[in-house]
Amino acid sequence: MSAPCADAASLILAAVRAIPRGQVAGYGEVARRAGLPGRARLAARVLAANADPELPWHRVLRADGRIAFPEGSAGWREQCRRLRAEGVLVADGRVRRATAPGDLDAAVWGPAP
DNA sequence: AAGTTGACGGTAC
DNA sequence: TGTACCGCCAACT
Repeated sequence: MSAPCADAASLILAAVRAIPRGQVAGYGEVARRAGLPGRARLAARVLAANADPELPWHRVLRADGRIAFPEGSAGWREQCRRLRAEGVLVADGRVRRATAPGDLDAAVWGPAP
């Protein structure tokens, strides 16, 4: 059956899969990469509907670098664990790239291409 | 058909 | 620096 929304979802999923290991991106960032600027919420909905264990959904965070799930929730805990397993530092629900002490403000989202 | 909700984002205070 | 409020888009009721 035709599902136009599934097309957008496919693009978003592709953008999420395009995130390299150890890296993170925001919902708006992923949506923009998928060709859907301003559809950050759509990206979140797609991830919520997705159920692919191979999908690096845990690399997708909020614009503030915080985990979208409520702290203490199962999803929050799972994402936190997965991020740490990839070398991503997670402190107090906040995701921080592995940076040397002193360079705190050094590119949270990595170098812009 | 209309109203509400949401794994969001950005600006204002 | 952290919190609060509003705005945007699509799906669900």
